[in-house]
Amino acid sequence: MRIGELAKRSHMSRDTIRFYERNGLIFSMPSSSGTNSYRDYFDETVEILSMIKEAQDAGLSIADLVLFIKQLNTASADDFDAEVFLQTKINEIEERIRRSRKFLKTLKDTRDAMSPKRGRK
Amino acid sequence: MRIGELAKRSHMSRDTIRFYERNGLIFSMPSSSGTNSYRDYFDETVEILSMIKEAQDAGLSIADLVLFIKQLNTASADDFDAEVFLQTKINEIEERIRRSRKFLKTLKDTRDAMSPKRGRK
DNA sequence: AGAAACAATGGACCATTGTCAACGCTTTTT
DNA sequence: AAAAAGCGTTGACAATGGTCCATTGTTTCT
Repeated sequence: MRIGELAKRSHMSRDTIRFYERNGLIFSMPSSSGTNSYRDYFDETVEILSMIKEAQDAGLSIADLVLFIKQLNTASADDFDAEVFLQTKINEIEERIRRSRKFLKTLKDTRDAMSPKRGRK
Repeated sequence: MRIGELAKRSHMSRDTIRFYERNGLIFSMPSSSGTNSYRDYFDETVEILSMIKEAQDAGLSIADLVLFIKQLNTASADDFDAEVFLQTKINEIEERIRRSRKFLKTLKDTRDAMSPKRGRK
């Protein structure tokens, strides 16, 4: 598929997609027709983009994702480093979720301390 | 307390603290002695800074926090808007946590698919 | 065929979230 | 009293994650 459709399916702008590609997060092929300079994207890229969104929400940077992808593709080589890297990121995300929850509680308490006032009125 | 101590207690740099203050996230008073231009920070600010960290990890921007703080201080005025705002942010954070969890699972699956290989060797 | 929509490229630009350096004071230490 | 450490202010700089624009070429619609 071409970039426009990928943009539609992934709900991202063309520019964002190109930005990700420039940074090595996704890949594409030259279009089969060969007469133009258009690129062809794989269907799976839609899911990859959605995973990127998840990862970003989880607090990972693009640099993190580049590393992650590199390690997925590097196969064996040094499983160990990959595993350490993964574990580090897992810990970071778990910590972030803990903090998010704590703040969420603050927010909910504030809201709940507020709504009775309106109810009473 | 002065900024240096606050920095130490909150594990943030003086510059960051000043940045937050410039942006209206925290407040201070002129030092009591009055002969200098030093500022005096409240003890509670340590906890506020820690809350800011949580909030950021939960995905809130400084602009969000400024609004939040403004609404805490605006008292009654328009409880309603404040409540809507709070609820919006609560929803956003819950969504972010969901996504984080989903990505966390991806990461864990990847890790688990990896470690048996090392074990076997 | 001609217009409209789409694509690639390059480079400028933007907001956010800080960080750093320099300068001139004040306070604390020695 | 002199040096060292701390402070405030200003303004430049930086990394991150995009966004926008102009230009040129391609494809698709009418």
